[in-house]
Amino acid sequence: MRADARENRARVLTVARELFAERGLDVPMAAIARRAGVGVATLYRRFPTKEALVMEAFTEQFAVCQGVIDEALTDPDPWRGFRTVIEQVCLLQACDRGFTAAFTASFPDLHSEVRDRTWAGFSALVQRAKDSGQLRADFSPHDLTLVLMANGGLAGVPVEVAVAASKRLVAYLLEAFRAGTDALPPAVPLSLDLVLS
Amino acid sequence: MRADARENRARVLTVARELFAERGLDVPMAAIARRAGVGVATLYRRFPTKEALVMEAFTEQFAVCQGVIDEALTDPDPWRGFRTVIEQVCLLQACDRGFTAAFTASFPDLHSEVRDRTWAGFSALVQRAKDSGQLRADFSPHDLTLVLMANGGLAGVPVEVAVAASKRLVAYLLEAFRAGTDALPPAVPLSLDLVLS
DNA sequence: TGCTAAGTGGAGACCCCCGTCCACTTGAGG
DNA sequence: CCTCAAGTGGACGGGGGTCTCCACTTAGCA
Repeated sequence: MRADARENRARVLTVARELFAERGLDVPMAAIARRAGVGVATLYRRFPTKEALVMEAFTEQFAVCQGVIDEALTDPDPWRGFRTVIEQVCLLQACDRGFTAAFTASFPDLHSEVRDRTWAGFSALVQRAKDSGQLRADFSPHDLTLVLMANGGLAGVPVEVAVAASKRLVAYLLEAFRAGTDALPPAVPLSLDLVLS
Repeated sequence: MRADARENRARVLTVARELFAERGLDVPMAAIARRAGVGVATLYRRFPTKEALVMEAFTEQFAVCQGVIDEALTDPDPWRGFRTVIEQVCLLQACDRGFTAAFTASFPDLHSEVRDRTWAGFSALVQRAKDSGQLRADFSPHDLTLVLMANGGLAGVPVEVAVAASKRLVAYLLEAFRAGTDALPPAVPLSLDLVLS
């Protein structure tokens, strides 16, 4: 690949990440191209479809999520590990307007290996926190999806506001997650595949 | 207005409500017209713009919300009144995919009188519940908006799933709202005007 | 029954988006 | 410096959305 081409590709990716974060996934490809100082064709040469660009732009974020879970599993305090995952992922989501959409849109395509590993990691985290008596027994791993969707509802306000709102929401929820009091309505297996059906 | 015209208008409105609830606000006007058995022109004669149709289709829902608050104010048990408002409004929202979008989109246009009355009603409800010692002291009326936005994030899955998920979310949140334990991050004045800025 | 204004439906103007095509430009090795 | 494959940008096709225009139909009254 020629040097200038490589540089253009990188710039497109940077710009795409910025715009997706600022305005969500529905920014036109033309806008990305313009801001990156290239033509649309260049963009489509490197990324055969918009979906491909989105996927590429967000793999980094997905890796971060995975890392957050992995690290939390090494935390000696189970509750702190659990709490940190929720807090970090929700913060990531609040900072990036495209995050939720990218996540749900690419979910079926995420290599099942990755998906399973994430899920297994979080489930382990939940089990540890329950065993330590700090997480209520009727918490379900599916509730992570519930939190993600709820937190995703805050997108659409300016980022600083979204972050502040998200922090308060997460604080409320974590308080409710702590071991525990009354019975809840049953857990809902909110597989994200539902979102596109 | 001619009799058949009046009937057509009513049918359009019914169909619009159905489709907005099922598929959200971005159903094409043509789809509404087709399902109502009329042409697009008929539709645009009665409702000069799509926004007007949306507004008209949802005024009923807004009135219901208002009614829920008014009724809750007459409840002798302040906490039950408070809880009922949150539960009812969230249920309404979960059942109707277009509700959130319509609400946020039309918020600036809602006659300020109505807006103020709703706000005053809910604030009174909050105060009563605090005074009775059942609602945590650091709950802010702005948290209603927070709940609405979070609950709105559940739209996009099939209605039955959304309802079940919403019930669980609301149960979690209400548990967190009960008087009271740790300090929270500060309340965020989530005026809905922010959504379109 | 006949008249007429109100009502109607579908074609199409206009706009925005994704993705393609092609004539032109440019980096970099010999 | 010259060559040419790799790279580029803008015009364009196709699809789908909102809203308008206009020739035709019909309700309702005398």
